Formats: sequence, C-alpha cells, structure tokens
Amino acid sequence: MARQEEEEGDHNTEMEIDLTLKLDAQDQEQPTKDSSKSDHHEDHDDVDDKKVNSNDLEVQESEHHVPEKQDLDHNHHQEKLSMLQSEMNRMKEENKELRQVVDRTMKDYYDLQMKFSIIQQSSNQIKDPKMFLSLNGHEGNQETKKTSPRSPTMQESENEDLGLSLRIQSNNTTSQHAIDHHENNKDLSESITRFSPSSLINPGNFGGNNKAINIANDPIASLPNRKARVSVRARCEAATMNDGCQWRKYGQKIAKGNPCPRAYYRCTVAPGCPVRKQVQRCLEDMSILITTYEGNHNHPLPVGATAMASTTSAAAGSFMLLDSNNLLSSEPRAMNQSPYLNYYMSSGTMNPNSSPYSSTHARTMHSSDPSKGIVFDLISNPINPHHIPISNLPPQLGFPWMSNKFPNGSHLSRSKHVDEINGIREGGENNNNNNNNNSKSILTENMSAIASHPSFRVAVAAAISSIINKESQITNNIHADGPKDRESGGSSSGGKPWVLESLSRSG
DNA sequence: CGATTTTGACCTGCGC
DNA sequence: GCGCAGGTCAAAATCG
Repeated sequence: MARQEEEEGDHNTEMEIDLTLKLDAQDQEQPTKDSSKSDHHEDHDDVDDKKVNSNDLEVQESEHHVPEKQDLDHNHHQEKLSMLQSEMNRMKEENKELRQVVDRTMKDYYDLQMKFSIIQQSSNQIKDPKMFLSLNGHEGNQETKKTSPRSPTMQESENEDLGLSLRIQSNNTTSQHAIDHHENNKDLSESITRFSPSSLINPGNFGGNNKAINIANDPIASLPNRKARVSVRARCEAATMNDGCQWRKYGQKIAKGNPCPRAYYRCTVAPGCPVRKQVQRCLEDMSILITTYEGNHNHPLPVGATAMASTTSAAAGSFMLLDSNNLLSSEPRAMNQSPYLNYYMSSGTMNPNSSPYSSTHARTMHSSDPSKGIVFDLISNPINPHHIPISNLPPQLGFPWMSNKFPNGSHLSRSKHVDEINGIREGGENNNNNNNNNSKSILTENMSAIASHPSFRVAVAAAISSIINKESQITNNIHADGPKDRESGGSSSGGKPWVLESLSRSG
C-alpha cells in the first residue's frame, strides 16, 4: 500500500510537470495567436482546467501539492486575462484604422459628389462627357491607359485604400464624329462600339405584347418608345442570380449567336409587376451570367432585393434622364483603367467575337445580346492572391446573391458568405509572421476582400447610381423642357447605354 | 393540388 | 410583302 501511494505521488508530480510545460508552451504561443485560434486555445485551456481539476482530486490526498496548484491556477488565469486584453487592444487598433479608412472614404465620396454636381451643372456646354467610376485601388492595365489617356479636364479623386474612384471625363467631340471616326478606322471598329440607338431602346425588342406593363407606375416605361434596361454581368454558377426578388420563368429561347438558351422571367412579388428579366450565359465565358432587368417594380422590395433593384432602377432612371438631356455621347468608351468597377458608356450591340476582357474593353455588343442599355459588369478576376474564384468554390461557398438553392440542393447561408471573407483574411494572415505590420496587412487584405466582393460592389453601384440619378434629375429639371423634349430626338436620340463594370484584370 | 417550368405556337418589329 | 429573329403566351408537364 505504502509503495502504491509512493507511486501515485510520483505520478502526480509528473502530471504537474506536464501541466507546467504545457502552460509554458502556451505562453510562447499566445502572442502569435489570432482571435479564432485563441478561442481554440481556450478550449484547450478548458481541457487543461479539467485536467487540473481532476488532478486536484488526487492532489488533495497529498497535501504538499496544494499551494503550488493554486499558484498555477492563478498564473493561468492571469495569462488568460492578459491574452484577452492584448487581443482586445489589437482589435481596438484594427477598429480605429477601419474607422479612419471609412471616414476618409466618406470624405472622398462627398468631395466627388460635389465635383460631380459641378460637372453636371456645366454639362450643357459639354457635348461628350466621359463618365467613369471605378472601384479599385489598382490601376488598370497599361494598354487601356494608352487607349484612354486622361484628359486634363478629368477630375478624379481616388482612395487607394478602398480603391474607390470617380472620374468624369469630357471632350468636345460629338458623338456622330466619334462614330465616323471609328467607322473610318477598321482596326478600331472591330473592337470599339458602334452606336445603335434603335436597337437599344425599341419597344419591339422586348416583345410585342406588353399588356402586363404598368405604365402608370413606371415613369421610365411611361416614356413612349423607351424602356429602361439594365444588364448585370456576374460570375455565377447557379442558373440565376438571387437578387432577392421572386421570379417566374415564362419562356426560353435560343438566341442567334449564342447556343446558350436565354430564359425569360417576370417578377411575381406583386401581381402585375412589370419588371422582367432575361438570363443568359455569356458565350465567351460560360461562368458569366448576363441578367438583364427591365422596368421598375410597382411594389415594395424585399430587403435583399433593394440593392440590386435600386441599382437597376436608379441607373436606368439616370440613364434615361441623362440621355434625354443629350449629356452623354455615343462615343465608344475604352477607358477601363480600373479593373474592379468601371462605369462607362458603350453602344448597344456587342460583337460576339470581342472578348469581354479585351484590353480596350470597348464593347461591341451583338444585337441579340441582352446587355443592351446599362450594363453592370460584376466580373472580377483574382487580382487579390487570396481571392477565391467562384468556379473554384465548393457549392456551399457561393455568394449570397447567388441562388440560395443550388442545383445539387445545397443551401447557402449568410454566415457562409462571411466565412468566405474570413477565409480570405485568414489565408493572408497565415502568410504573415506576426510582425508589426501584421494588423496593417490584415486590414488591407480585409479591405480588398470586402471591396472586391460582388455584394459590396453591387451596394456601391447602387449608391453611385442613386447619386447619378439624383444629379441627373436635378440637371433634368434645370435643362429639360419637359417630356416632350425627351422625345424630340426620336429614336435616333435614344439610348446611349452606360456600362458599369467591375472587370478586374490581372494583366 | 397549387406553383413552377417546359416548350411549341404565335405575335411583332425590322431588314431586305 | 416576306422572312427572320426576338419576345410572349398558354397548355402540358413537372415538382414539392
């Protein structure tokens, strides 16, 4: 028996040594742990606590171990406390930096708003303004810069941290002159847009039977011979983008020039809602989904649909209003300097041979392409090394705006979406060795991950479109002579589509 | 059984 | 006027 007690006593001493070693090891690891790991660490602590507790039961039998055990517990709790405090301090710092970035961005935003209104006010003297909004800190490829040198009149302000920028460029060339110029240039004419107003806004282009359209409730649709159309190009592996609205498919057709069938949907959130959308895969890249919206909803939108709907309707409204004032030219645009979110004008037809990633980014859309009117291009290529291409994501890690139901039946949750961003962040964090710049690099990565996220871009696009809409409405009130004036140009003065795109090019 | 999708027919506009 | 292509309708089929 005595020998047995001796053995137990030795065993207990060994356990305490093990515990001390473990705690020492934790002390060395703690400063390098991130929050998630520290949580994990706490789990280990719990286990260790249990070990200690179970150990205490045995130690109580041998009294000379008790004071050491208490010290150990005390030290352990103190370590935990200091660890949490350091973690809190780190998060506070991170929060502070984020706030600064947000403040700076807001300041830039208001500055740009002011500049834009000034430009708008003087826009009656400018016949051919170029408008360019981008959402990226990276400058675009050089080829693009060559094709679209910044004019001295260009006003810009960029936030390098967030990559938000607004550029408004104007020149004095008339639209017709631009067309003629490009028609004379064979090389350019292949990649550069040609203006085709009749194909853009044409009542016949969206079906002959429009009985369901509620003209009274749709100011844009109420304009005779005009329909607001907004296209969204986005990488999406699901059949349709989940934009928050409820849609019913009412037709499908294989359009000429694209073997992918075009699906026709109408909004079923409210009976008689005139909004319709066409969904078609891009010929050049099947992972790109082109969704074309038409009309304004005549009902309150679900929360999830607000961003996209306000984007489309606001942009459509601004497009119509600005166009009606002849503020925009039909000159093809090739000014994609920023790979993330660019806002420029193009003609109404896309050449199926022209790649959406062409260096000039001039879009010559095929007449059958649904991307007539305004195009929100939300395609992003992985500039960020931590960016996960959507095609590489497992189905359960899609974007929230993608269909909640995947073909395989798996469902998305918002937390997954958050996990995706967290995953990006953690991926970047693992590559850093916890130096002093760690929090900065994390911050940068977080910001770029957020800024490059399609949902964020949609939200920003919505905000920008709303601003443009408001500004254009103001301008319209100042310069327009009323609805009659809008139609004075007939169909020839019709739609000059804008393209809002977020093509990012690693080039 | 109601809602949704599919699919062929039909309508409309445009170019020749 | 005719043919073509895009868009819509509506009955049948399918799904949950």
